Amino acid sequence: MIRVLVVEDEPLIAEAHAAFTARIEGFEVMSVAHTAQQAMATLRTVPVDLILLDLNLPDMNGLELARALRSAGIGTDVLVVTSARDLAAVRSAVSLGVTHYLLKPFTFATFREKLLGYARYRSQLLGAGQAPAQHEIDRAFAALRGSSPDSLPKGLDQKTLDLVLAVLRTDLGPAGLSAAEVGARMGASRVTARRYLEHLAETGQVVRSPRYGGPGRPEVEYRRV
Amino acid sequence: MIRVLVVEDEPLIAEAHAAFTARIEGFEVMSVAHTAQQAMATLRTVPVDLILLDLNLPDMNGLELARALRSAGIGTDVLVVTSARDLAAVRSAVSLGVTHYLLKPFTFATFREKLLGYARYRSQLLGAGQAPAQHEIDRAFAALRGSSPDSLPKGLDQKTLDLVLAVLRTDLGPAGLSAAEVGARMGASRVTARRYLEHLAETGQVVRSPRYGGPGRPEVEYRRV
DNA sequence: CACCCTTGCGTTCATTCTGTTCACCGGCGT
DNA sequence: ACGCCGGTGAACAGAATGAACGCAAGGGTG
Repeated sequence: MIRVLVVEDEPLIAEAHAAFTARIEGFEVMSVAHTAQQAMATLRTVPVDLILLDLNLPDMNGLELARALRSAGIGTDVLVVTSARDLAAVRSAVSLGVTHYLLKPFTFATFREKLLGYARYRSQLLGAGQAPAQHEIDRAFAALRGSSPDSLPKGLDQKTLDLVLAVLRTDLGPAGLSAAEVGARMGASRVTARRYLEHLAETGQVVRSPRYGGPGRPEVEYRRV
Repeated sequence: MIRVLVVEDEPLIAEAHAAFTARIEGFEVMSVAHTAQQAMATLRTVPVDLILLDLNLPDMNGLELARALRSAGIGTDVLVVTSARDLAAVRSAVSLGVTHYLLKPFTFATFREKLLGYARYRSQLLGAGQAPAQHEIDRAFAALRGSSPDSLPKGLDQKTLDLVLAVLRTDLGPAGLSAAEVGARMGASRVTARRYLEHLAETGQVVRSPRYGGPGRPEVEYRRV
């Protein structure tokens, strides 16, 4: 059993994270803390293997808490859960040894993937014996950070999706692009481009709006948000 | 350019590490320190992105040095290079955010792989923009901890791998080759060619991209980088 | 306002390649 | 001799694409 401490100021969200964690086999929630102070106090009395850490705490930034833990020689593993899409925070987190960095909001599948990745890392390292060889260490590292199959719906391919996004990014003006235009620029058909654009629209990464003007049915144009 | 500080007490070995590093494109050695004290002093005056850290230092354990750096709020990335096959040390290192843990002695290929993995992580994160999305963070994490091609995975043969590489090298134009084409040119089946091409893709020696066109499912073409 | 004309949308379905499984084959150690 | 293990390819299920097609949604015209 991997013992988990949830650190999150918002009580409702904290409950949700705890419930999510409890649903995953091999994990148990030991306690929930709403402030950095509480978290520190809890860690002194309760054995914990993994901390689910929100960065936005009332009394201290989550990264400060992580740094304080390391200074105190506490090596408990940390998984950052935050809504801060901040590049500098990601880099700091990595340098402080967080196992993963998860952006809110997330689906249960994504959350589960990260926790299971950590569980794999743990079991591989424990199974490696006292004097692990290079390839065993490598495997453990790979398990920890290994690919997350952010399962796309059937019929969609990650590489093609990347291409569509690349085309949308290189688009300059405020005007969007129609499905036919995107298809032409990426070397695929309108049908294919449309499939991916509709997916992006449903997941909120792109907006659709009609483009009137000439004769005939209006075109639909897609624009990044 | 990624600026590197080599920390290693044995002068000969330190020189070797510095020379290895200098041979890798995109890296430059800023300085060499033989003690933890020297390393700390150097870091105060010289800008450094990555520290190659030996754990066995005369005045302090390498992990202590790492912890001291974190306490001081210094987020410089660290790659541990040591002969200590110690499970506890590996776990501590991970919790302190080291990017890799490399056992001595190692071949240049292994060393190079770890540094290139770090370079990939860095460029992906920098290329992601100021507000990275979850999948971009995931890719960066995966790049950081991804591959270890020193020992070939089971099911792969060095001779066959050489053949695949030879075929890819003789390919002239900017267009890549599909798995079926590579298989035909090397006198093997598509399945076998694909196995090796996928391995090369995972280790970053080859890139995959979809090739659209006629009706039917798109081909994936492989191209050397 | 009713009608037609134009043009792109949205969907279906044949097509082609992918990714995986599993039986085979040859070599090596017991 | 025998079994085992590492590497290969035939066969298969299904995944991703684009051609074709009927319909939807505007503008133009009387």
